Amino acid sequence: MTDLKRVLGEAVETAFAAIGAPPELGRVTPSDRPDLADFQSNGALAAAKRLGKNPREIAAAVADRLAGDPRLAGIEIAGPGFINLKIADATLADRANEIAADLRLGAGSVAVPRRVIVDYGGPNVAKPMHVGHLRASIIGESIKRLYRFRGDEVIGDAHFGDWGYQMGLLIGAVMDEVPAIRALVDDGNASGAAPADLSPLDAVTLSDLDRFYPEAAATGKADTEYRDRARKITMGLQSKQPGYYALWERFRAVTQVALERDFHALGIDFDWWKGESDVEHLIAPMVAELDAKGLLVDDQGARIIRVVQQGDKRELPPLLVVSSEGSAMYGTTDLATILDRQQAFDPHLVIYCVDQRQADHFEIVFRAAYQAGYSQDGQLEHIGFGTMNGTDGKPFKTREGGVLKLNDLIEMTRSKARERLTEAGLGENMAPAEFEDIAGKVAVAALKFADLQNFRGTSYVFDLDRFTSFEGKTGPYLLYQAVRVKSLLRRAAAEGFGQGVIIISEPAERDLVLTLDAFDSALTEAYDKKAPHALAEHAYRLSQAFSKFYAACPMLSAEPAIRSSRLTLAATTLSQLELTLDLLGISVPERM
RNA sequence: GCGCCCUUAGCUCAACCGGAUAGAGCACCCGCCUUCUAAGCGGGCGGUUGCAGGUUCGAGUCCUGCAGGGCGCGCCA
Repeated sequence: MTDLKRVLGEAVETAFAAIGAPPELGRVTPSDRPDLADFQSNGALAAAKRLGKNPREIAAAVADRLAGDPRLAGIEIAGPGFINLKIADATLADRANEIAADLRLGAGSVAVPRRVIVDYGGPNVAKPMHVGHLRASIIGESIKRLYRFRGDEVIGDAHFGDWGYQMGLLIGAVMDEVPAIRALVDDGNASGAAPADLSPLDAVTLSDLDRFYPEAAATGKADTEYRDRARKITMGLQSKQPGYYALWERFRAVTQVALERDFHALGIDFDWWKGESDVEHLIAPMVAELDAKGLLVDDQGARIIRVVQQGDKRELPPLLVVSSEGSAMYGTTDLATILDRQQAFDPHLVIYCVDQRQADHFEIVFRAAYQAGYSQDGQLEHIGFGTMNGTDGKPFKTREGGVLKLNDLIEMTRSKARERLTEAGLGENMAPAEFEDIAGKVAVAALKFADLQNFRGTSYVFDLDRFTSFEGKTGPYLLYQAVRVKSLLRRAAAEGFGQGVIIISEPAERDLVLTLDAFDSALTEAYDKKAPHALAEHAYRLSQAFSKFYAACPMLSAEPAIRSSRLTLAATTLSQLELTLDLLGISVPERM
């Protein structure tokens, strides 16, 4: 099961080798000039440079070798030495039938499956998720699905932030606010046993915590004494003092509900719901081991690992392993997490799908992990992404200037989706439950496709009106195309029309099959670059190619052989489109 | 100050180890619904790829410098 690009590539590479040119230069790509050819190879130009020959002569020699290949309907040399290849209709039809019969719709698999962990989402305990978590969740989920589909053994891990200084800050703030909780925590810590009556903790809600945190963080910045207390509490929590621990467990519980709601709404799920606290037990032995290996250095009251390397353009800060208060820092838990994952899963690759701004942090942690022998060079990879900005070009904020909660963003988008559906006169004859289901799918498609159509590294502008539009390059457009095919196939089935062998006659059919054939290239590119936008682009191109086909090639009214061929093409397109969208984390309703 | 990223059509973004005429969507203009969902299709308009050099037969892509923007730079995560 090989796509045409590779099949032709092998043929051209063989021809290159036969004339004494480096075979790898025979690489074939889709044509930049679809009016002239289906595929092209530019290798003659590069080979000319290396061999000191005329590129057109090399191209001509290669063309001679290729002549007579029944898969090719045309071999032409153009410009300075481009080799233009036109595929034979019969070969194209064979490939189409192959894809149609393939459960993987023409997709290949990795040669050697790897064990891969995708670390994404990154919710924090005691804080609602906000727009900043949207990209991590969307991109990470897509990469997880893509890697799994290509054959790797993949684990998605949410990696909670639940064990650092912010917990100390919050515990302190809640104790200040609620005397009954202060008493409970103090008693627990003093007695050394878990508090018997936990009912005062019921008063703690996520919105309280959300309100306290910014205040506490601000106070901590300005007030040294307040900060020191929070650090001591953090230390106390990390040594599991029963009072602090009981309150912290309540934080986790109230957060869980909101997290599950938001992730569920976005169609995101994890194999592991591990947090920083899950590696807490590894930290003390890990620190001892790092010490024994001679990696730890005392510095300004803290214990650090230096990670500078020869050839660095600047001095990276060290990894702070133990703070001057004796507590673990986030780099410490990240390192312990690497160790934990090593022991639990022995991954070949760990992909950290986290904001680009943390690039330095991960570089430092990775270097420390390599030094400590917890991982091997190249097995840890940070996949950074840009921010989601407002129409003013600055990171997205609410009208009041605050951070928008993820749940509110999802609700806004759903509400817009309902509006659009109603405007279009949809949902009038629909049960409310189905209407809601469709609105939810349209909203998720709008959000995810808007995000994933851009390369992850760049920031993008959030524009709800544009994203939810049913026209143009949007998620809802893609759903519309898929639903249109479903409707068509239902109608065909009702008429008793079957599917049959694909035959190609119209240009729109050619283009559609060439697009179907390009699926594996898109997958490979997205996989290699960890860049789902290649898949988003394929989904869009496929939809467009189908739409042209749909407009140019009537199906139900065609003569039987053509009709059954076109119905197969339509069904295959739908399957590949739904699969591609699924890899982006987008699901398609039955109708809309 | 040091380092990383970005700058492509009016707007939002693509461009496959350097290759032909830099592509899409939106917006704007013109066509196409008695026939499968027109949320669609076809056509048109629109570019000195931030600026200046360099390497190359060939540069949006590689190198150098400059301008503008974003981000990061040990006891938050």
